[in-house]
Amino acid sequence: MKEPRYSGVNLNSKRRATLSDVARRAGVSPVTVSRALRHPEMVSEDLRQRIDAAVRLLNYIPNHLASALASTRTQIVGVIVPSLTNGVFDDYLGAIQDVLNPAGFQVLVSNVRYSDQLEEKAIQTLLGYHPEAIIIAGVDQTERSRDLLRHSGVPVVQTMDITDDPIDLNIGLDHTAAGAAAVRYLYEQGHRKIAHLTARADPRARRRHAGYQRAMDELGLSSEGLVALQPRPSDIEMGGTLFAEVLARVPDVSAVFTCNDDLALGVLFECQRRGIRVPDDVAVIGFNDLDFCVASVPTLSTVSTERLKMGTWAAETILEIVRGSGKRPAKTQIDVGFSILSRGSTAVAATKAEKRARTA
Amino acid sequence: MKEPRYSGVNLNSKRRATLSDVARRAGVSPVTVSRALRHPEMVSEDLRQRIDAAVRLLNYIPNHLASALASTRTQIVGVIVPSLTNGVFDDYLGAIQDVLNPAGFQVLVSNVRYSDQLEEKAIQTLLGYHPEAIIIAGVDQTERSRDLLRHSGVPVVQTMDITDDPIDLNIGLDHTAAGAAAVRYLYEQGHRKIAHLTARADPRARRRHAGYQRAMDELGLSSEGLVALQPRPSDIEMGGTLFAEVLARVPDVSAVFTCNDDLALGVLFECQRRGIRVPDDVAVIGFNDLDFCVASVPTLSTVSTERLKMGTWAAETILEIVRGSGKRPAKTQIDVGFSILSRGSTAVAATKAEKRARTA
DNA sequence: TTGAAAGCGATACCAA
DNA sequence: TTGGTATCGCTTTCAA
Repeated sequence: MKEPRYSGVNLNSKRRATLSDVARRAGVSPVTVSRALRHPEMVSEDLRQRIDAAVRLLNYIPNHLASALASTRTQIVGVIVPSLTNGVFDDYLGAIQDVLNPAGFQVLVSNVRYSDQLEEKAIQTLLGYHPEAIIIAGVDQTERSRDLLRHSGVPVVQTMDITDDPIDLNIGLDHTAAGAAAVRYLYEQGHRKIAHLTARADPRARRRHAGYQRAMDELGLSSEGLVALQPRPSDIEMGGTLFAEVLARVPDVSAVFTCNDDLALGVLFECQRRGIRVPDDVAVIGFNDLDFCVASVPTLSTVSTERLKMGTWAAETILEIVRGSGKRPAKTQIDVGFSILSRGSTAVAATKAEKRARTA
Repeated sequence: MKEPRYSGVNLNSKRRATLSDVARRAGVSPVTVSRALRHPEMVSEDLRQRIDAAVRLLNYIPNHLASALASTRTQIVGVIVPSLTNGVFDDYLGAIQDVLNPAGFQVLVSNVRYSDQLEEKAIQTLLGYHPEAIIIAGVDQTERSRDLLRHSGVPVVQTMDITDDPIDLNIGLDHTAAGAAAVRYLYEQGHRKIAHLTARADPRARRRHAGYQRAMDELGLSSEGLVALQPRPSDIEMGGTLFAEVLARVPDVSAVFTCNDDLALGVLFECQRRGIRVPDDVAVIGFNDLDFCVASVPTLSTVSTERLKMGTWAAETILEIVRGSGKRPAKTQIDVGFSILSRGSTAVAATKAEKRARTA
């Protein structure tokens, strides 16, 4: 009876071909094979062909671990994101890969699920692979995480948020300002009873909330009863739930700013259920500009952020550093800003806006 | 003028501490340090403390590449997915990580964006890291990809779909059957003019389409003008566009089965825009059971698949094999099936269903 | 253009 | 319980 078995690296039978196997097969030395693969132009036509043939015959695939160890160039960039479920990080990751992969770099993604503890562990694990750079979302790492990153000796780019005290490089936006801007936008449309819904309360959502509060204070508006907060991860359904809470307390609420688009869509659905008209009875504005914002009925106003740009800049800057033998770039911090996208869910006839402002 | 520089592995200054550095610092041999870290109980209390102190002092982080090379155990599992944008693969990836990470395995994710070519390249790259197993979504790899995977010598799990000719292990579901089941479900609700919308047309979507066609044929229904197909990647907006196409051709279409939930949600919005009532005028059923299906108005009926289970089984089976010294498990193929979730978008009063069936 | 020797940072195996 | 030695697969000098 023959037991089927695997012959992978961790097992003993039929091991994978190595550089030496190829060399033997082609009748040359291992160094020559290495050259033929990495700098074909340095090897004679004749040998190159024999080597190529041997490579194909033996299904040779270079052992990246060995080559990284020998060359002390891992060609790995570590990327840490707080979530994948969240539509926000897809574009961003895609942008990073689009820059890094063609340049021969492998991206090692670690999803830390909004947990500081997981983040610390992920950083440790990542550093074990000796990445040539690290891109990490957010600026709120624990002291230990910051220590690890600083000691790593490789460039670190913090993205998505902006800070006075970056670990190293930083590209992001001011979420407090963005939150405040959303409120002011609604104010200018004539709204006075402006609610804020927020869930998960990660650091950036908290800053948007702070921005909301600051703007309300500055505008002399009371936020009494208008804020609904939920520590659990946000989803579309929760938007409805949180809005219901606010409605119960402040039936004449006139606008809602949510910490993300999911909640905003949830509000839209909740309004539909209750026969509340958007934007006529209640205006809604979200955050992030996910795909569905332009598809929903009505279309969703939102605060748009430069996710692609943040990913691209982070990746390109890293390439520059790695290729430029480690010099820090001239620009080490960028504020990419944000913009308010005014769509159906906050559309207001001019006269109506005036009237609202008067009667408020 | 001092130029700031990085001291990462690829540069020469202040290199990261190695095992030997720690050994020197603690006054022991490198082997002892290795032991103290991997099997602390095999080292005397005294030395262990000195070593721990040195580790902390030097910020030592083991070089995973070196240890993998020496031990021929990389503790890496490669995972290939066709998309991340797609809500479908989040749960699945999460499930895989939840099993693998606690077991000390690192997951190397490769997003191949529904491209066979990228998939081939990704497999090559992945194999360069000598993963101990590979989990790949789908059963439609190119011949070259299949070759690479077979020759890799490591267990390969194909997920999400099911096939008579698996590369190795296989857990998935029959998408043709699922597509047919959706149609039959609508038929039983009394629908006769059943449309199908499909985009991207990846292999699994194509099978669902084939299932639709088969069921329509078997039920003696014509699909003339009822199918709208779009090769571009699907999104919510496109659901509306495709439905509009069908409406133009078959104004009295009574039900829509879409190849995924995004399109279904798009149909919902399009209906809202046109004042078409769902489910009264048109019934809608999607595929995948993404989060928003329970949040929308009306809630979306859909075909639910066992994404979590597929990820979990794949990961657990791999652990079993790797730990069980390479023996293939007893079960090498699982059909996880699917289920029809009947929600608001297909709700029908019994009498109405009968009437429909009669007048059709 | 090609090859020999040394070494990357760790572990396995065998002695002490 | 501790350490010496060979080795993992490849690249980097440096010589031929």
